[in-house]
Amino acid sequence: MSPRRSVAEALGTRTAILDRSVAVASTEGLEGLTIGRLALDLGMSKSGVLGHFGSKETLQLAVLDRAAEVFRAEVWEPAQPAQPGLPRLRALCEAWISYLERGVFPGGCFFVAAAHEFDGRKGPVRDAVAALFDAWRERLRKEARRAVKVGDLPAGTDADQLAFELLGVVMALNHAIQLHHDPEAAALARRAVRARLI
Amino acid sequence: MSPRRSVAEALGTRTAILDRSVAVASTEGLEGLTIGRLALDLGMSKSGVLGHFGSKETLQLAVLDRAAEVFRAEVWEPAQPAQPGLPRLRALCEAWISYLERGVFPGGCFFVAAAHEFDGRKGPVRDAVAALFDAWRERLRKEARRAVKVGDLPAGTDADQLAFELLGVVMALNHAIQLHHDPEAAALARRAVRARLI
DNA sequence: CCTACCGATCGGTAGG
DNA sequence: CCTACCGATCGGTAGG
Repeated sequence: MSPRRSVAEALGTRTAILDRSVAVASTEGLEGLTIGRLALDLGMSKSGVLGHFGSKETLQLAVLDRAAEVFRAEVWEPAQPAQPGLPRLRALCEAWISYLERGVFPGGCFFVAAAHEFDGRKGPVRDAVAALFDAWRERLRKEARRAVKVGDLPAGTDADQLAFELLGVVMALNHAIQLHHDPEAAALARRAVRARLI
Repeated sequence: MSPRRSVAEALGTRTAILDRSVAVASTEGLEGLTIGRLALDLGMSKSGVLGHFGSKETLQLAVLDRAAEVFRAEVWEPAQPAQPGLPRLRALCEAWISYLERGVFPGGCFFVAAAHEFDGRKGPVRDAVAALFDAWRERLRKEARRAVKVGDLPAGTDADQLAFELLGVVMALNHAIQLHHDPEAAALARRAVRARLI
């Protein structure tokens, strides 16, 4: 009945597992993340790791959640102080570009990688990835609509179209950084964003 | 010394292995492609499959090569008849969008997936993927420069910038189709391309 | 949280 | 092209 470790210790272990998992999954992918390797890295047994999550799939969902928190803190929150509409849209894009430029996740954008890994499958992990992208795209659209409403963007600007194109810019940037280690790509991305946001 | 199968038969088997490999790797990834599954699918033994390539890595390189041939036939060749410059650039983008729309590879763009799978690694597969993207981007740039030269695009248009943005558009399209099964995304992509190409 | 296992599957080899 | 293996590793479980 009584736990071998205190609640605080167990929480600390859980956090340590998740932090390591995010780092590994960022470079190896959510499927490339293995319990055995995690256990070795953390100096634990496999069952010790698995005990915190129950199954690999539950671990993957927890990792996705943790990574989404990081993204929120790195991209959404820095843009919150900016005025709603165009200023915030600009701040969002700049934070997004900076997040990729600084390599917040060592393997590049966690979610783009996860999307490619799971888009051909079914199940809760795929659904969670899709829900994240849906939420982010909707957020971009909302901010774009607001920018049109307050007159920062020309009336008749298509918010769907704008969100689609901005997503394309950050995807191209992620690709250029990760595959080509291209240091000039961030400048191209900034110019592309500027051209779209007045 | 004498082969168990004729040269023609061996070539046919090799082709069958590669065709199946391209289909599997398109959905499961180049790393998710396994010799055992391939052998099962083809009614062969594992060593029978491996005998044609020697190692999994060599198979992966051959699969990449085969997929690049398909891409060439689906995207570059249809655009060749178009006039150099803007018309050909437009034809290229349309062929690229159509290739994604028709789902030529069942798992979406083979190369974007491979790029994400291998961008954190070293070795010949990563290098081959990077070389493919380099070549395609250079080809887009070249066509863009030509379009500027013949006056189809405004003087001072940055070919690097244009190639970067067009790549972003097709990446966003690939993502929308594969993860969201979004049937409207192709229209967004076409509008984005049109806005960039006069 | 551990040890000690399970069956399945991985890439690859020996030998024919 | 086959059978028959190899050592390693996979996710997961039993039992404590």
